[in-house]
Amino acid sequence: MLVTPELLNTFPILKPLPPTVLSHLALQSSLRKFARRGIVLKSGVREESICFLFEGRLQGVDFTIDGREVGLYFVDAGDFCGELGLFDDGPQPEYVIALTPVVTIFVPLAALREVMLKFPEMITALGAKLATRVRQLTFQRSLLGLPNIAQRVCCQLWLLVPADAKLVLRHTVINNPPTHLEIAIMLNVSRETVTRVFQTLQNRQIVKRAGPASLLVNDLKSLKDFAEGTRDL
Amino acid sequence: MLVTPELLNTFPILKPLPPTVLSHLALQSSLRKFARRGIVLKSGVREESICFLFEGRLQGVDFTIDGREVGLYFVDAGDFCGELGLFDDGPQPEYVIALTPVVTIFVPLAALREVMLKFPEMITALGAKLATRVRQLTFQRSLLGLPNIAQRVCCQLWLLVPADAKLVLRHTVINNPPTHLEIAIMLNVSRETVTRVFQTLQNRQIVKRAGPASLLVNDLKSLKDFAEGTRDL
DNA sequence: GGAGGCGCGTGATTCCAGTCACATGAACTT
DNA sequence: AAGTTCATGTGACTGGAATCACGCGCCTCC
Repeated sequence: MLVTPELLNTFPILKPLPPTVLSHLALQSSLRKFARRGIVLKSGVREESICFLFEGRLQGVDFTIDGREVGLYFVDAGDFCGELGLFDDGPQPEYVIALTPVVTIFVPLAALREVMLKFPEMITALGAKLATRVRQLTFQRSLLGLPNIAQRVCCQLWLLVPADAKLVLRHTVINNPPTHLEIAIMLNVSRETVTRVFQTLQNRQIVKRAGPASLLVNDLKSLKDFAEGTRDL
Repeated sequence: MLVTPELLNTFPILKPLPPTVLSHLALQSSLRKFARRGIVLKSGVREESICFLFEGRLQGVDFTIDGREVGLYFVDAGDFCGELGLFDDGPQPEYVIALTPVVTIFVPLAALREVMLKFPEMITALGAKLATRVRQLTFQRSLLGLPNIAQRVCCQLWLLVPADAKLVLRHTVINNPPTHLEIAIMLNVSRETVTRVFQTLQNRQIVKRAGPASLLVNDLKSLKDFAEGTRDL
């Protein structure tokens, strides 16, 4: 499907590029849609494209030796994934799966590598992105150290809260929230455990379901306290 | 203390650099020794140097919100750490601690950034290093998904086995093995649990202590089987 | 050479999250 | 409209790791 330069221009990382370069990239890119549960990037193979997420939510997942699913990170609209191949020639280390129906743009690695050579600011930006990924993985790992499991779930929920709402601490809404199972694999807990924590949060009016595609957070302050361990669930 | 260009040249990542550049870097670098438990890099602050490890073993550690220690990765001699600051202007996300007495070389970030600008192959190499870090963190995360805890410990032990020994599968030795506690925080288990797994491995003659600074692995094949879940401890 | 700290070893106890089993309802497919 | 799948909700049970408590031996440092 057709990819316009304007579409590429909506992604922060590509914005600094001049229109001619964007057009050039757009010509080589393809727009791909995936249904929920669709496999966007495959683990173990050498992916030859970076995946920009235009709409929806993705999850990076890995599997243990004995086949259990492990959640690594979420990807929100405007972000991208699969950039590891730009930096070395190893295979994609994890699967990337669509949590919702998604609209993505696949840009060939080779094309982006060319652009990197001509625009050093792109190298900087992509390097920074990789650094962010390391920080994110590190933080997610530290969550698993929490002995209090309700706290773990609240931390993960807190991460899903939009940045602007975190400042104001008023009620907000999380769109396309991951399912309990998808949260569970991020935190190394069972699906039932996540359900029970949500049950408690709902009973206390801290969160509230608003249809399948959105979750109301009524009491952000309490959620934050639980996440930080200031108060116990 | 004095750092010679020859010393820097022993590190694979710096080897491609011409002697004049190495000399220039050496002048700005400093050799620092740390005792066991010494804090090599501090979390939360902007470190202004990369740390090359000449001798000993380091561990990257983070802390949970409630203060529990979490192990992230090990660093062996010849490798380096603290390179995140080359790619963005954020602070060091984790502590790096000396597991043994160590000899390190601190090279200022600014100096390395200059070198990066002049030698694109350094950018490539450092990017590849960051990519490797991501893969490593991902793999370590997948270990935590293993429901069988003995298997987790065996996997971690397997990671510590020198690469050459993994091919031959004969007995080998792990130098400066981490303590049980240091392994425990890598795997999200208690120190006692690690001790009990080691106890079993020793009873079955699979591993054997050889002084405080080395661990014999008699039966690499069995260790591998346990790590892969082919056989149960 | 005594003292303290630390790494390791080990049993007893506890308790909490995983697992299992099943129910319910919504969103699809056919 | 029936059937299927999936997300969620919930109770009962249990297993296994955390925790606690303590002992032992080996350092290092006064």
